[in-house]
Amino acid sequence: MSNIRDVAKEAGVSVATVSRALSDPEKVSQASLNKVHAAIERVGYRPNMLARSFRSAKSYAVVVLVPDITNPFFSQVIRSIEDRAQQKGYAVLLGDTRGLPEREKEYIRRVETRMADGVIQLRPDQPGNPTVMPSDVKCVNVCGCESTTGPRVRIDNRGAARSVVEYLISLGHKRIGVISGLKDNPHTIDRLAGYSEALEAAGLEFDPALIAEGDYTTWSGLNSAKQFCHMDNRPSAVMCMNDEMAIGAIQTFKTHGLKVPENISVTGFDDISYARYCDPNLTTVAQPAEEMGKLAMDMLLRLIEGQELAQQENVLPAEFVIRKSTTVPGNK
Amino acid sequence: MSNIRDVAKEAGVSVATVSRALSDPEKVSQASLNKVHAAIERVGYRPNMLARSFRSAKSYAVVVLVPDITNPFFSQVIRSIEDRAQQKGYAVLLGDTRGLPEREKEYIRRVETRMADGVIQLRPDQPGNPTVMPSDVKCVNVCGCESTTGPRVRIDNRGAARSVVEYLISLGHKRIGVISGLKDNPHTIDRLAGYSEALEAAGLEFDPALIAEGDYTTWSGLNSAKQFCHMDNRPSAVMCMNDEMAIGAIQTFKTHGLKVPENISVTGFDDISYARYCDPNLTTVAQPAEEMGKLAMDMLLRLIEGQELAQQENVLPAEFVIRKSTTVPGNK
DNA sequence: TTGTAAGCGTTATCAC
DNA sequence: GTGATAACGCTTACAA
Repeated sequence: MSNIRDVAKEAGVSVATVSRALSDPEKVSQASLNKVHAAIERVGYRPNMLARSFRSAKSYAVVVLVPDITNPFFSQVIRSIEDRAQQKGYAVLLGDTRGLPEREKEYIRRVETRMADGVIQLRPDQPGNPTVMPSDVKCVNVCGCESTTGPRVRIDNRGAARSVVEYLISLGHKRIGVISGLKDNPHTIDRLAGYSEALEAAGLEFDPALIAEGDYTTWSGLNSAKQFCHMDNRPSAVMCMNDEMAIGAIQTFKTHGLKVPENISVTGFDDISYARYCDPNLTTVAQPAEEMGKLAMDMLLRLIEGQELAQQENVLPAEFVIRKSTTVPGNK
Repeated sequence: MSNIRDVAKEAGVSVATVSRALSDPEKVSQASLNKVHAAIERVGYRPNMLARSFRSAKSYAVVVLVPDITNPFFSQVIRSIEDRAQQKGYAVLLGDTRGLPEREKEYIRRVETRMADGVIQLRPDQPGNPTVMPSDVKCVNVCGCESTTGPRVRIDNRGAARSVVEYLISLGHKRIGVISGLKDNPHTIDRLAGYSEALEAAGLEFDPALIAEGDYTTWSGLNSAKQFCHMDNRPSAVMCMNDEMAIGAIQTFKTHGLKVPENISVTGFDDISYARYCDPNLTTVAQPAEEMGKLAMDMLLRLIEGQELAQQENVLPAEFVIRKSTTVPGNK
């Protein structure tokens, strides 16, 4: 493999000139520039980025920490991060942690060992399982919650959940069930707060029996929904805290002979791509995944370049999308 | 930041010993080992991987090229690749090409410029849009086809499609439609070949009117299915070349008042997670995504380490999963 | 505008 | 087993 010295020799200039021609062409005469480029072509030179990164102590890579890349919402955000990173000349190191703190640590270590310049984390901080982020590691959180600290971009989960419930109430629903994530998950906490607020504003009572706990998987939605089917005083609508659980819940309701939405309305959260193709098409909250990923990457870049952040927190608007899985309360 | 010299000084040994203690502990006495580790602890040393990679001319990273990370099948394969890479001490650089040759090139360039040691490519080679892979770039293809060259792991697409059609024929179906991918896509070619083979073996005639072209998106499945709804002699079953198109097709059939599977059977391909939750649960071909990713990574590792491959091609078994979207032909 | 040369932090090659 | 030291390919003062 040819190196910068070979190019210099071939072009009849010094290595410094070649280096400058590549990274700071302004500082080089047109004549030298031409010679250098011709020489690069002739010897088939490819700059060694490892050497460049090493020398300049910047890896031009960022780690994306995600609990599960197969989650369709996460993968949308990641695609957007990757797109922005590519535009800016950065590489994305994929860090699928599977929710394991030790794997998270291994990836954070990659920035401590200079393989990456920073971290974008795609999850809310769990109380029992907090991320240990060394203070010198640049990090921005995306998809977090009200309790998330540090630079972050998120939506107003509480407000979005409140909108959902307000809409259901406006349709005439009085008993509104919830399929939540795990109780101590910050998303669950924020969205449940929004649910309670809407209820209270409408003068409706909060009934703990109406809260079924899931864990954001389709399977858990499918299971949790069962407890509503056999209830004496069944809710006429169920707000699910993500689309996967909503899809599972709908399946359960159907197998129990309940029609969605005629017998029971169902809403989701996230607006994953299947939301518009499932039966019935899902009423849900669309998170601006594209925008969130892009903004998070831009924030991290600013951090890496040592600039100040205009604001630590960016709360982006979520859109409530009404489709076919909700209607006025009907026959039980 | 402390470096290897600081550790050496602190431990009272040479830098060479520190280096050896870290990368080849066998060659160092227990006494030195202890001194070194204690010193590392005291000075808070983190080895500079950029320097290590630079010096040893190995980046310990691989690029994963994928047309679209949000495709649930691809993301499953990638998760498995990442898992294996992590186990082996390699990082995964995400290369979402969005099907753009120029982005593909940029990522391949990363291995030419030493930022990565090799490439795993997740797509079949397109005739009009072939990947230009320099001969010195180690690469293994996963999810390819019969026409794919170079080291590769794939399933027998033709055989799998034949199994699907044979099953439909065994149920009594005589007119079997297809929603295919783009005509020149190698997956389409292989799967269509399997379809034809099964028809021929059963003495059924191939009718071009029964082939609707899509492009592997849900939306295209939704659209292509329409042409079957209005047909005089409607097929009693439709084989879709992936799950997304099957889901789209089912939606179209339903809105046209056709019951699936009572009026029309539908099959998919891939077994994405949603296949078991859509209505009706989808009969489909399960690709061993996990195994494919792992094997591809292992092959690439062997290539990077300069070892011979036991075989250039690994064809893994696919499993035909019968669910609720297929039944015997019924009323039109 | 250009060239010379000193590193960057590590590993590898020698001696000892 | 260990230590001195020369690379690795590049960037960047500093000098010309």
